[in-house]
Amino acid sequence: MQYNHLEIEKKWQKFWAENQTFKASNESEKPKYYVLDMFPYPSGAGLHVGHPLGYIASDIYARYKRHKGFNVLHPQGYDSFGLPAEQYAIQTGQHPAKTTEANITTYRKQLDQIGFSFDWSREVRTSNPEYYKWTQWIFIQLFNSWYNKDSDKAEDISTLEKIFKTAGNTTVNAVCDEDIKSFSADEWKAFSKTEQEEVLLQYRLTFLSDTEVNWCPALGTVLANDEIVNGVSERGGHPVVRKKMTQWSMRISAYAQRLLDGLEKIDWPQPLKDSQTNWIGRSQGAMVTFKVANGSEKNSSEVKLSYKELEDLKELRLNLSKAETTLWDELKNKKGAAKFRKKYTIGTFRVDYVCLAKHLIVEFSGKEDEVARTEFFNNEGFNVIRFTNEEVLQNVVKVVSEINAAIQFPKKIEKTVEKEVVLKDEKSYKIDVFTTRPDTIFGVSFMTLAPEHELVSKITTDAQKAEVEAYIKATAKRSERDRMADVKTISGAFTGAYAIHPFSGDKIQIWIGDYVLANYGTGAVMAVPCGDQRDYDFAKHFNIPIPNIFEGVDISEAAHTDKDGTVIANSDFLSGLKYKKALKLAIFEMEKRGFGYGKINYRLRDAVFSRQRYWGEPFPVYYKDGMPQMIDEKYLPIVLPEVEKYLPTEDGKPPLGNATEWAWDSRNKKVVSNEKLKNKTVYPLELNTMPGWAGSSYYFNRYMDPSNENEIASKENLDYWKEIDLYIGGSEHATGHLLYARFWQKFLFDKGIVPVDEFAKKLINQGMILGTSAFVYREEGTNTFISKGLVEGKKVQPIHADVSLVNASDELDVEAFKNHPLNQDYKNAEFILENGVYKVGREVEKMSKSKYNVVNPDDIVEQYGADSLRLFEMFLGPLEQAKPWKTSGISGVSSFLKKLWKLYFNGDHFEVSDAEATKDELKVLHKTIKKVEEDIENFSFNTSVSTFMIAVNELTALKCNKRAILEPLAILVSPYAPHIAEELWSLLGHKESISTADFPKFEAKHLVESAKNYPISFNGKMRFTLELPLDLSKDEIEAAVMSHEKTIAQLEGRTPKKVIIVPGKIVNIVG
RNA sequence: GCUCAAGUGGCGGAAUUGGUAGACGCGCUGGAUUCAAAAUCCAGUUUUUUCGGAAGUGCGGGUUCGAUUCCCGCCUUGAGUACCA
Repeated sequence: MQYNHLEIEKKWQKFWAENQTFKASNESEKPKYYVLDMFPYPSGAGLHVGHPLGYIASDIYARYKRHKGFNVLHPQGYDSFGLPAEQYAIQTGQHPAKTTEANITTYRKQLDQIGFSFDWSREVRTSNPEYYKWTQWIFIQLFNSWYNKDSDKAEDISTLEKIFKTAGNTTVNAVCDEDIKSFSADEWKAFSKTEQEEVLLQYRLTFLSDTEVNWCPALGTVLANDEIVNGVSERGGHPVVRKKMTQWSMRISAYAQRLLDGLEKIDWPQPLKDSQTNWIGRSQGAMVTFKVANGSEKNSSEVKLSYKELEDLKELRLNLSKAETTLWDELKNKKGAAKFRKKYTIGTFRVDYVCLAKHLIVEFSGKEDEVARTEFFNNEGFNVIRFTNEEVLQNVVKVVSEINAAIQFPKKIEKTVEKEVVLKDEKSYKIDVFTTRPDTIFGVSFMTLAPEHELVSKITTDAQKAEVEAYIKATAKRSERDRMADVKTISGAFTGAYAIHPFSGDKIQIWIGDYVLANYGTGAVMAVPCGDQRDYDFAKHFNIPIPNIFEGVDISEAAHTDKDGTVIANSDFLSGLKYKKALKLAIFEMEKRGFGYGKINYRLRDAVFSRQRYWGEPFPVYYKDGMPQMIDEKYLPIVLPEVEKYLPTEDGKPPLGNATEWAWDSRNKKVVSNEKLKNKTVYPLELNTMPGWAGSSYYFNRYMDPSNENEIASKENLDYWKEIDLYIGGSEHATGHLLYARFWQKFLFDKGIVPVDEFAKKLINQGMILGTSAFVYREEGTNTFISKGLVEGKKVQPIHADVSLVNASDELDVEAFKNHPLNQDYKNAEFILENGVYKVGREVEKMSKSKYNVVNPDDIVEQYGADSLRLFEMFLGPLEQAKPWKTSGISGVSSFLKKLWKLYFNGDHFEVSDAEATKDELKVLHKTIKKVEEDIENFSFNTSVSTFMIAVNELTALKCNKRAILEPLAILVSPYAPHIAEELWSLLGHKESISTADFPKFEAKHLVESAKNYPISFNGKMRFTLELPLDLSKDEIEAAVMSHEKTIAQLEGRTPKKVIIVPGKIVNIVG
């Protein structure tokens, strides 16, 4: 019987579908394993051979795990909302749901042909209302949550309202908008409902705000930063402009630190982790406030501590008493801004602990001058609480909770006269800057503000007004693109105003320059020209002094940007200190003197969540008095309405503005016609839709219980499947999908909805499969094509030829080329051959239609079979690497399958022997089991295909047809080539599918050898081999080797200096 | 610029607790089978050579009895990111 892949593959695909062979059970005695591919978007173009690579790898792993006794969850579905379907709808008027459905059908057919073991009963589609009901539900949960930095997690908004009611917002330690106004509990209660909602919106994890967005007029939508490439839209390459719009945003910044920390406990590729780390962009430094000079400065009368005194303090901090240590251990573990310092100096007093941010001093009682201390501290604006040693040692938790209470509900301190003076001073302008190098603060010789900075217009002097305004006008004109392309030109303008250096009191110039970005940090920098190259260039260009604050460093040519080993000089109390010490001491002093504090900054920006698109999830939101209201989750899903046209409305509203049934009847709880908006209880619904990443940020949880109508997934199922054990997909999702999904998972974890805060334990990025393009060479200005070997010295123009017209030996089918519909111009062309054939040139390029190098898997499956395709995709090279596809290579794996098949046949009929296997046969089998098992565990699929080939070659040479060998061999091969394995398995007499057959057990005893073919090296170079028994001692080996004639010949009479013998491995003779 | 990854035959690639470099496959060469072709099978295929050997894993050093593997410096290619204070 001939191996007929077409028949066999169809038969087993049907069998699997009819018997639901790969349906996963939510209850099982077996350990669970969850393998998932990244959510595919069903595009209309169909698959090319690059697409299934990751699916094949994950399928092999899933099948392997089933053989290993795991209950495997391996689902598949579609991320079916998205731009291409909508663009197509705009062009053709076809409903995107319809084209999406058609695309999915094609996609599914292609997948089924390759023999994947997906559990299709769990399929989800993001565009199904039953699915996006839960997307909307999560949105509501985010809206109803705020981030409490003290507990370091998301909490229900009601806990925040409670605090507002009792204490106002001054003690709240939350992640929120920047320009928050403070209010007391009484003020809160006096707010109108709308005012209260406005305030809460500034704290919610998803919120409405006027954001400067990347507006793409051509697409009629807003793009996220990662959807823009080189200043134009990633999709379509349209220009993008900045524009202010009211948008929904997600407060992902609240999770910046946890997203960073979480990377340490997941097994993801380092480059992927690096790019997330990069994207989050944590930088540690200090916020420093510079006052703008107003002419009436006087020197500060701060008490400065000498370096010696500071060292003494440090000593004290290291030698704490037992009670002191106990309390400190509790205090320092407190998270968030309520950061305590120990043994700190306030005025002339030394206090035990102080929280500068909350103006709270904690002391042990029993100090002699308690009354005087309290009075002084209160005058300085500090509250004081005291505990005895015993209180701390007996119940430190109680003490800490009292401290917490004191932080949250501070006693009002009577303001002293001195404070009034300070308040008066505050009327002058201040510039906040963030710096990662507070140690270089004495090197500041000017400040630079972004041209857009709000203070610019206020501080610019009349004399400089014209110049500054001209500069601002010029920068505004420059497009983002220009500014990006041109980083070399130095430009700026002097405002005429001066700032006061907070330490030295010196006046320093304030400039504006477009190298400072308005939307990063505070939009202002303290320029340290000697330590920062951009500041240096700016100073040089405008002749601003460049003070040197580094010991023994030459800065005449360039700034000194190294930190390590640098010693600070000319810097008052920082002089003589190394980078790290200076940095700490600088922050310490700033905090003490009250014009700065240590701070961690993140580059990660809140994510815009609105899209002006039709084909996406509608928001469960309506507007009452201009304030957004969530629709109760009972009434979800809010189904996407029908529209006439998928374009924005004529007055510039998003496409949902075209819907006629798009208003919320708050009394009857349903979507009604817009005509009813006149009614008092009917409100307009949100017109934006959600972005592409909404539906894909939690789908992996939904697969655990995909048809549950009451919950995202039942608690039992979530607890059973927990997280993805193996996630495979492309690296292009590094900072999009994979960051947002981690954010949502952490949020759902905080709310107790999911049991783990990282959704994928291990992740692999599969490499891209590239195309091998073929080129023909046309002599310039003629219609003559010259074969590759003859082009040298001639002026030729390379032209892409369709790869299907070229054979494995790079020979072009000239007639087919001439008759190809795309080559009408070359119908009568002349071809100059070499040795009777036309040879093409080859080059590796991205697989793309325009390069005529796309290979369709359907054709491969038709000609060679799915098993060959699966084997060959794996055989190409390591999964993670990019590698070129060359169809000719597939004949190797194809003939392997034929050889495998032949082992089970004697001529035309199936025949296996029940005789006992020989030693050699067992050795081949167990060698193979060992290697294949290791390879799969290490995701080294390419090498296991080689191993199969070696095994089949060896068993063929041994003429092996023993059941004892061939039965386990079928199981070994089955994850890779499941169709042929199932067929052989059933021929071997089995009635059940091979998919859950136990993986063969490796037994080391079959690999034990009695002799070793030793490599004999001279000075490390192998010269010949010598077969010796393995039980020889070192001395016996040496004797045998040294007396060998080839050794004597090699040595040419010299006496070896040394003989290295590693028994069972190698012999090396030195000399 | 910065960060990361990778450089091994004509091609895809294999080999790392440091121990026989080039497994396996493609392609190529020769042979068998065939009227012929396809398919199949057998042998060879890093370079060089005076046929004894010798050299060789991007380049230059180092550690070691021994380095594709470890360390230092450089070159090239690819990916990500970019006026981030």
